[in-house]
Amino acid sequence: MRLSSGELDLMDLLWREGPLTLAQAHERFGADAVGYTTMQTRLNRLVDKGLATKSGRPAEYAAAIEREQAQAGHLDQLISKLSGGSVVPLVAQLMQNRRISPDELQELKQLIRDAEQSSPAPSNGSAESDVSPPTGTTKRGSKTRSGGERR
Amino acid sequence: MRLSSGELDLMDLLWREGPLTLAQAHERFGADAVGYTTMQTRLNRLVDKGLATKSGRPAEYAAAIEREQAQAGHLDQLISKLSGGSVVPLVAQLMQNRRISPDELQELKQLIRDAEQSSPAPSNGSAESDVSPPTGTTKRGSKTRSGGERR
DNA sequence: TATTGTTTACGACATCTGTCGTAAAGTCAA
DNA sequence: TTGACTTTACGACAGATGTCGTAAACAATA
Repeated sequence: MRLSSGELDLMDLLWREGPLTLAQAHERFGADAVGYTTMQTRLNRLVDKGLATKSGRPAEYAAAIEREQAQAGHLDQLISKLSGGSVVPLVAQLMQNRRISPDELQELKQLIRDAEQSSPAPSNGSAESDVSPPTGTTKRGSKTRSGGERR
Repeated sequence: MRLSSGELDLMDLLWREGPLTLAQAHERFGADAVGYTTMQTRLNRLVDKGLATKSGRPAEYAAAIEREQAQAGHLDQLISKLSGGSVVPLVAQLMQNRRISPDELQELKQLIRDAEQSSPAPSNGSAESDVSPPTGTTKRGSKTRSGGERR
């Protein structure tokens, strides 16, 4: 499942603000940003694709899929097409040009700790108190073979 | 910069295997998956959009942007539209339905450690020394490692 | 030089998405 | 019932993408 940039805009709206009527959606999205009927068409197309539902008299539109589902779909693609199949380069890129607050850093650590529970740490016998010492190389990916020319 | 799913397929090919001629690209992409001229059109459109370059007699196509650039663009969107602006939910989702190897976990830890360097950890343990919220010279700058290698 | 295989240039379509304009249906107060 | 306002249904168009078919240009060689 891969949503277009525009579809994502609307889904984000539906995920944030609950179910909305066309008028409300138009209003909250920014009435000056897009025409009323444009919003109508886009919302209806979302319904046609099963991404949203529509019901009631002054019809209310609501997201039909969870945000997580959309995330998963995009992430799968990102990882396979943009990260050579591994999550590390993606997370690296994610943290690189962005400021992560100390709180978020803590949450991130917790996420790793949780993951370590299911998948025991490497044979490296050191203590698993928090974040353990450097592991050395973090390079990966990039096969860079010299393309062959001939023919 | 937002590439379509299909464009991503081709760019991934160009990123992985070096520069390729149309014939090579068609072959490696899977000659049975798409027609020869289809590949030609798609590749040329990539060039028109500045995503790839084309040169030489039996023209060779090469990626014109780094994988990281594409990652950044998609990630920005993912975060704003699918994660409410924060990286944590995204990383959580990323790790949730996926098996992360111990090695990767180690690399992830390193990433966090690196981030803590620029942004000191909260009052919690492992305090370094400078904990200055006041005159916060929170500008980032020395962010050397992590990520891929330039070419 | 004529033949054959390769590389390119173009043009055509179909589908998806974004944008609207019109106008039919419905709803509600006067 | 009627007029005004709201909610819906449709149809159109444009640009981006994916998919090809034709055929002109080139190149290697018999």
